[in-house]
Amino acid sequence: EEVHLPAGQTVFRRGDPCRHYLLVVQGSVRVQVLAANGREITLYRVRDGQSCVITTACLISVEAYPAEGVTEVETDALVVPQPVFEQALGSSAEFRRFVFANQGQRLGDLIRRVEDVVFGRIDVRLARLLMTLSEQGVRPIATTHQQLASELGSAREVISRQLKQFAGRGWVGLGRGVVEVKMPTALDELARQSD
Amino acid sequence: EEVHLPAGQTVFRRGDPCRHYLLVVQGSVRVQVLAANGREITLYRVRDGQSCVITTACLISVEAYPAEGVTEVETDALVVPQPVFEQALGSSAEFRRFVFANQGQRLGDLIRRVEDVVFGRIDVRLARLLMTLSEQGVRPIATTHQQLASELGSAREVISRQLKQFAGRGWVGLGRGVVEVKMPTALDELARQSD
DNA sequence: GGTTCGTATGTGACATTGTCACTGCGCCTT
DNA sequence: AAGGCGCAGTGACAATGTCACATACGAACC
Repeated sequence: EEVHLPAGQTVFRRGDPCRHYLLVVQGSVRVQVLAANGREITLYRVRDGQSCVITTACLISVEAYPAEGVTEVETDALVVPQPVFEQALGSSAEFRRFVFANQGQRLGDLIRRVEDVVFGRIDVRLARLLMTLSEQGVRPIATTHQQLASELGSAREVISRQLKQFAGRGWVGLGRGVVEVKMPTALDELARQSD
Repeated sequence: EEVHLPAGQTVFRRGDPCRHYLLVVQGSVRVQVLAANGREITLYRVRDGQSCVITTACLISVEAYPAEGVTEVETDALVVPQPVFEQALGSSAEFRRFVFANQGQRLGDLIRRVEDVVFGRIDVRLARLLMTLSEQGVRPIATTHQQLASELGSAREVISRQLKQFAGRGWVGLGRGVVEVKMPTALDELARQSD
C-alpha cells in the first residue's frame, strides 16, 4: 500500500482510467499537460502530505485522467484502492476535510494558472518563476531554458530571449543549465506587476 | 433554502469567502475570471442538476473564491449551509458520489480549457465554439463578438477578424449581434484539428 | 591533450495573436 | 431629426510563438 518511486517516474498518464487514491507522503509529483508539438505546461504540484485532485475526483466520477503526473524527485506515496478510499470517506469526517481542503487548494492553483497564462505577460511570469525557484532552492538555479518554458507553457526561444534581456540588465547571470539571480529586487518588482 | 435568481445575477465574486454549498436545480451559472484590462475568460458552466466545484472545494478548505459566478439565464438553485452540507456528506454515500462526480467533470473541463488556451489556435477554438452554439441553440446565433471573445479569453478585434475571414469563405453570415453558421461541415473540419 | 557527440543555447525571419486608437454604423430614445 | 450608445471595422504596432538553422559547451573516450 506504500510505494517508493524513483525520480522521473510517470505515476499516471493522460487517458488512463483512475483506480487508486494517491497520497504523497514525501516527495513531489508534477501534474502537466503535453501538446502535440512538444510544448507542455505544468498545472500544479503535489507535495509532502498532499493528495492529488485529479485522482480524487476522477476516482469516483469514473473519468479518465485528463493530464499526466510525473515524480520530480524520489517520492514515497500511499496508494489506496478505491473501495478503501470510499470507506474512509464515509467513516471519517477528518479525512473528508483533508480531501476537500486539498481539492480547494489544487483548484485554486489551477485557476490562477489559467489567469496567468491567458492574461499575464511572459516577462512577468518568468520573473515570478525565477524568484520562486531562487527562494526555495540552492542559489544558482540549476535548470534549462526548456524546463522553464515547460513550466510556463511557453516556448524555449521565448524564454531564452527574455533571459538574455534580464542578463543584459544585470538582473541574472546565465550559464549552461544554470541561471543565477543577481538582482532579486529588480526581478521582484517586475514580478509584482498586475497582481 | 431554495432560491430563484434572475439572469445576469452575480452569485459569488472573486475573493468572497465561501459559505454555502450551491446546487443548480434549473438554469446555468457561468464561472469566469476577469482581467484588469477588461478581458475575461469563461472557465466552465454549472447547469441543471450540477453542483459547483469551487463552492464545494472552497467550502471546507476555507479558501476564498478564486473566480466569479454569474447566472446566464433565470436560475433556480438550492443553497445549502455548510453544516448541513457536511452532515449530508457524512451520512449519504450517494451524495458523496454525486459531489465527486461533479468535481471530476468540472476539473476535466478546466484542464481542457487550459490546454485549449495554451496550445490551441484561435480559429480552431472559434470554429469549435460556433459549432457548439449552433448545435444547442436557435440557428442564427444571437451573440456579439465581445461575448465570443470573453468565452475564449481572447480580444474582440481578434474574433472580429476571424469571423470576417470565415464570412469571406462563405462559412458564416454576419449581422449586428448575430452570427449564422452557413457551412457547418467546413467549420467542423476546422474544429476537429488537433484533437 | 584532442575528438566526438549529445544537449543546450543563440538567432533571424516570419506567422499569429493581442493592443491601441480611432472610425463608422445601426438602432433606440427623445 | 438628432443624439447617444453599443457594436463592429481597421491599420499600425507590440508581444509571443514557430521554424530552421548555427553555435557553443561539457562529458566521455581515445
